Amino acid sequence: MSDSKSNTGRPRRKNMRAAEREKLIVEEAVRFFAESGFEGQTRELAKRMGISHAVIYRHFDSKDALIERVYDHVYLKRWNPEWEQLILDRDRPLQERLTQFYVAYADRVFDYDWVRIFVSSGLKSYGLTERYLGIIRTKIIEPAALELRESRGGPEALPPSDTPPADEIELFWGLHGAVFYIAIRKYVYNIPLEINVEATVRATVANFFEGALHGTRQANMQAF
Amino acid sequence: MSDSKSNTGRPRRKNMRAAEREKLIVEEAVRFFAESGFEGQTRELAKRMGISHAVIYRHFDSKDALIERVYDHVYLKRWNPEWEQLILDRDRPLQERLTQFYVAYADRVFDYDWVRIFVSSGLKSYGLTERYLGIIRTKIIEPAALELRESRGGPEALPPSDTPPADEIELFWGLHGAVFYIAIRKYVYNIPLEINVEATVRATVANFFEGALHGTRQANMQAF
DNA sequence: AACATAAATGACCGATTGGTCACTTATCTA
DNA sequence: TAGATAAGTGACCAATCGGTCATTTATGTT
Repeated sequence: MSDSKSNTGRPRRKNMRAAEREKLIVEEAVRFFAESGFEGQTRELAKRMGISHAVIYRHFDSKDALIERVYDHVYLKRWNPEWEQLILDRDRPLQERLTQFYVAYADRVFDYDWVRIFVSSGLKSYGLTERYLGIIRTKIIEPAALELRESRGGPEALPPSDTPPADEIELFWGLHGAVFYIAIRKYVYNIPLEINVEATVRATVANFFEGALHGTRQANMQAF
Repeated sequence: MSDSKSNTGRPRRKNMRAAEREKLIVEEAVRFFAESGFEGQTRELAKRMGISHAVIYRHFDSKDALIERVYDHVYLKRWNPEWEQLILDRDRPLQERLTQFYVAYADRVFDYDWVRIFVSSGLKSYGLTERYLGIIRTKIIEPAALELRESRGGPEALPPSDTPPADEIELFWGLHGAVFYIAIRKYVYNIPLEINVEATVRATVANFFEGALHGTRQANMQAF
């Protein structure tokens, strides 16, 4: 019933509605370009779907148009706007907020397709990664830097400004890099990670706030 | 005299010795593949050098063979074996050793060609990045984790073993990621970094040891 | 059942690709 | 200076690539 082949055993062609076919193509293209890079041929993509590659050009004007759709599907749909509020929630310590954000972020974004397509498009410099990292900067990094400044308080607190100094911003880019590098090792460099990603993210954030000199095992335990 | 063109103004062809031509090809190929990715055409590479692309195939069996040589030239020659001793030098605090290492490492490795070719080859998974990161792990990360254990000492020090527990290893991968992510932002994502790389590396290592809660500005100042 | 319409096909096009080869040209040597 | 040898060239090849199109086939409608 849910089998796409008829009972003759020979795979019978089945015409799909345009919307459904497009969706299938985009989804397969995501995985395909993640594996092969954007040089991957439309013919091979089509073969994986059991269709002629001309079908792709019926539904998409060009290969670039398909890649554009792949971007949409991979990037934009994974950003959770609630994260922007989370960082600013002063009812909870900043460390707790960042821990929750990075755990959720890793859960959403750390997968084969997303990471590889993101890095690939960075190398091709379509300008898309810049735009995406702009979101990270303005919605997470800069607010977090301001929040740290606020939470520290004390005599050294400077008058609040809209953009924190570059070195404090860099501090949080360092945290971001420490976390994201987990995904890079796994999906770009193909290093087999036997670790628990969530636990590692928690430990990374904890260490960011407390420092290695204070001991890691305790930090791991009391994280969050 | 050092001009490669004759005085007629027309660029006169000049036959080079095989060794010299090979060297020129590899050096140009490094920059070329860093820009275009490994899909870049040999014809365009040749055009940049003002020669026919058949020359490349006189000196290299195939494009893959050339890429292999590019790997050698980019990776292996930049690793400084003295770094392996540096990490183990117990006459100085671990933080100081790691600061010196990462400053030197960034100085050697953070450039356009190296970073882009490293990431590109990671995506293609020729197995080369795995090998290189194996060096990082066994020569830097694991020794550093053991050294931290040693330097902490105290009642919680466990009996020394050859391989530290996974979570302590991950801690130092986090530091490595925080540092290397600077290069990724700059050369893969094309983010214009107006910051001073060395100062940022120092601050990153300092924060790794001391933690953000203890204040960053002081950490910056007293780093090293 | 018959028609209209949309979906899918396979052959085809022109440009590009890695790679080869017969030939030309520069350089070294006697 | 003449011949030998190595370096470089441009035309060529076969496979691959993105993209098109006339034709065939499936599906919804009457």
